[in-house]
Amino acid sequence: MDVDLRQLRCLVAIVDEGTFTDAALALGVSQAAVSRTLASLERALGVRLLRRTSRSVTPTAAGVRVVTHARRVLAEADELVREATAGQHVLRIGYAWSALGRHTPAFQRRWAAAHPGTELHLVRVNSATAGLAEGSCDLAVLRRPLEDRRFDSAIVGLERRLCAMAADDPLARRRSLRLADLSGHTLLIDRRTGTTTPELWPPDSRPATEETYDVDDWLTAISTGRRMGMSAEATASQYRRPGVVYRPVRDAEPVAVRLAWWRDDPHPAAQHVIELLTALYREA
Amino acid sequence: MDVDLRQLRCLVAIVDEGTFTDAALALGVSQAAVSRTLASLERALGVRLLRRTSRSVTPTAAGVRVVTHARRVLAEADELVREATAGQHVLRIGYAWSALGRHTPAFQRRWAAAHPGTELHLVRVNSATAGLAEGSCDLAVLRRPLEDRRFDSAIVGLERRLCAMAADDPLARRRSLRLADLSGHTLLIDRRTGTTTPELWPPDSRPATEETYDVDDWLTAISTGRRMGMSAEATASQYRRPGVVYRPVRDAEPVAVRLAWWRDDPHPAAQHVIELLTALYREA
DNA sequence: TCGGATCTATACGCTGAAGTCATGGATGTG
DNA sequence: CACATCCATGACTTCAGCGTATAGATCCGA
Repeated sequence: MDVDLRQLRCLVAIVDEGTFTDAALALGVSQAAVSRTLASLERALGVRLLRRTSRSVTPTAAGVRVVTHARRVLAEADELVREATAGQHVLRIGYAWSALGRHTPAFQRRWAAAHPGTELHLVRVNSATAGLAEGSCDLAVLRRPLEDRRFDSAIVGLERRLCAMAADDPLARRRSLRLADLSGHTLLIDRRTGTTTPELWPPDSRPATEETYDVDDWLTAISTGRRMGMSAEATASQYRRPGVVYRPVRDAEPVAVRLAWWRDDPHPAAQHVIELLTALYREA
Repeated sequence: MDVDLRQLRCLVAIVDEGTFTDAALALGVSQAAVSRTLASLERALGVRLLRRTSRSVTPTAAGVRVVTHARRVLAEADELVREATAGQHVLRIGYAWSALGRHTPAFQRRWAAAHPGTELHLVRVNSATAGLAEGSCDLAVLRRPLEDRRFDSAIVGLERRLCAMAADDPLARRRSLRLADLSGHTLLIDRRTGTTTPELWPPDSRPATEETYDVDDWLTAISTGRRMGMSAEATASQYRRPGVVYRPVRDAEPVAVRLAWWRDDPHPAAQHVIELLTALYREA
């Protein structure tokens, strides 16, 4: 004997309409059905909810409380339905550290022009799949290959690697650096989501590394001059901060920017996004 | 094709258990039933919620949102049931201006001793029936007869009428007053819930009256000396305020304190409350 | 005061939703 | 490659829930 939304809808309709008969009309069922449904709700709860006279119906004290609560439950349920069906027209693209860098505004503009019916959400999720595995996005922008066979990905562009350092660091005076320039320093990296690993350096000249899990941490440590950072171009344009400068590392291989999706059921818009992004990265 | 709690419970169970089979076990139904129920939910919402492989089940982006929301709906529904069944053990007694005055503590003490399983709530509701008609209480303490035939009431005690005035009013120096002493003043009264009406005075010596709807208003106007008030004893003990003094009015007929309830379905505890209150009022 | 109007509760028969059982297809695994 | 595991589906069954009809209660106006 379990409570059910049908019963709650019935109760609310009776209280709103004032009589079982009118509630039946509003619900599009017979008066007998309303009577039975409410009786079953009262039986399930073990409480009399309505005081019936042949003239009108008024809720008991318990009824008032239940009706109030029932309205909340029904509103929540309706919103669930609305959200689920409306969510059809939202495309969520996840990213871990940085999204599309300087291409972000152009991408959003072009998407809106091409798909006026589908809202675009860029969501930041700090996980290896940028929320793809967690279900918080439909597509993900990643900057390293995905070994997980459940996902597939396509390279949409290449980005230079930049070194992030304090503005008053001696290296900041140079226009660009080489990998070797960082050998003696300590690099702050994010193993889960980041693009930088010690393997970029030849085995004998690897810089020391330290682990971080958060962009803000990373920036703070760099701006105080305690640590160096290395990242893709997009990070530089998305996380500008006073006291932190970015310099290209000439001899570091570029970062491949990937769009990823679930191998089975790829999002219908995936192909469009790939094309759009590839075009953008090719342009500039 | 409407969403219903059964479907939501099914969805949540699948996500929690990880497979349809385990969810079926947890729900106590067959695996086939789970499969069908979830299919019907997906059909109702028009969205694929779960990604099925032969190994495991993971929610889609839409699925994650719906599951999150579904948990909220289910929690609300569970609380509704809990609240409705637990509410059995609460007795709500409403009052408009003042409850039981100096008898309140003794009443609560004795009630708790006699009915340890039933909590007693005294709730203030500013309406003619002190919340009885609105369903916010099971019983009501009233201080005037109820003409509404839907309710019944019993007199549980009598209280003196007191006049409320500013502490520095000349009348405050007297131990007690007479009705005639108020003739020249303006009385602040609450027609909806109050006990005082001009009819207490002979037609030729009625004081001027002015309407109020709130005890705080009333007290403030009185404490500044702008108005006089008249009320039952309980008000004096419940609303003491610096600058306001209460003096008995010797020749005013006492106020009957009533306990009221719905004529049909009187609260099971009504008789006990009447007896308890009658005893208390007789004692002192 | 009595008949009609109005409202809720209940009996009865029927339909379809939801469950079980059995089985097929897909997919990893030893 | 046989096997284990998991989801989907067809066939069948059951009972919850609906509509119709009607009884019972109460109010209202003549």
